[in-house]
Amino acid sequence: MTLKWMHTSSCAVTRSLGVLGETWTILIIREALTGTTRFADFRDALGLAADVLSRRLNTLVDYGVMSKDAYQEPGSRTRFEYRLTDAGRELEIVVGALQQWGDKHLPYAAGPTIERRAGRTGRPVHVAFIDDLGYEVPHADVETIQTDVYPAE
Amino acid sequence: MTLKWMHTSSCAVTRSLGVLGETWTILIIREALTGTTRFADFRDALGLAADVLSRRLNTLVDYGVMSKDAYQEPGSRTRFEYRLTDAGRELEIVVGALQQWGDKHLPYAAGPTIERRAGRTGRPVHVAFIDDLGYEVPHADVETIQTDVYPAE
DNA sequence: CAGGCTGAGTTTGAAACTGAGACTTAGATC
DNA sequence: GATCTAAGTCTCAGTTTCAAACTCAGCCTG
Repeated sequence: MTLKWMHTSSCAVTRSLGVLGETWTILIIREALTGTTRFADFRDALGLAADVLSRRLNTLVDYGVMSKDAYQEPGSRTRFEYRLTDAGRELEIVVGALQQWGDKHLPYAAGPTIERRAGRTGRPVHVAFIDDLGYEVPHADVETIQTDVYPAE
Repeated sequence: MTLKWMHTSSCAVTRSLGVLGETWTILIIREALTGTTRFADFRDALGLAADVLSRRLNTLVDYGVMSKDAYQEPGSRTRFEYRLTDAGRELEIVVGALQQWGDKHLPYAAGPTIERRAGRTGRPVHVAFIDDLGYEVPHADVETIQTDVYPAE
């Protein structure tokens, strides 16, 4: 899966997963959010096969999540850097939600290895549901309403 | 991938994806959040192969995201229902974040097919970063700080 | 300028996973 | 006893991943 039909689904979750749902993709984005831009750095940090990394980066570029630009360091030939676009940077909330859930429900490591703070105030931030007035809504009080049937094909 | 090493990673995102990162899993959870509990209903709604659904549901039960309980309707034999645990229900924020991102960056369908509201006030809710005082922090102001190196294996 | 180094891939072949349909199982119903 | 249904399991062909080897282009060294 993770193919054609997902990109044209009427369900936004399905469309997102059509772009992000392949193995490694979200880890690549997590890595990019910490500043990684080069092919070899992604490969070394994640330990995935180069062919898979190549395909994933190209898919992300195709869907506007990352950009691929040539750059040249003095004394080196032209290379490429992969950077998150604005759309890609907005995935931080998805990565943050996954991290928060893992920290709470899959406890294992000594502690969190990624932290998030507001740049201006330096205060720690977390991911939450808020209503249109800006008040946090406890997840137990959030109701999901399906407004249309999702077609199987 | 999506195997052993992910479950023991020091990165919470990786551990989460070890449970949720296989194909179909998040769609199964989206479906469960709308109230689906039966094997055949998941299969019909998602259109996935029965063997994959069986494996995914069992994985989710194994990791405490869903429970599998016998129930009996009058005039029928015992069957099983799969329900989200508290941990599973907290994935609503992950699904919500994916939906929001898809709605914004992968526009396609006539409109959203899932909506979320606060049960008590009925107000529409969305997913956001908030700081420890409860104020929303715009995603552009959120900084990611990696506090430990993620080991490749 | 021959040879080596490095980043960024591509190629290759074995292993693992997925999809679709056939088959199984256990009660309920005819 | 034969049939129906939900919930799976089995089988096998096709796809995807993994790991290692290989390619390619420019830079650097002797």
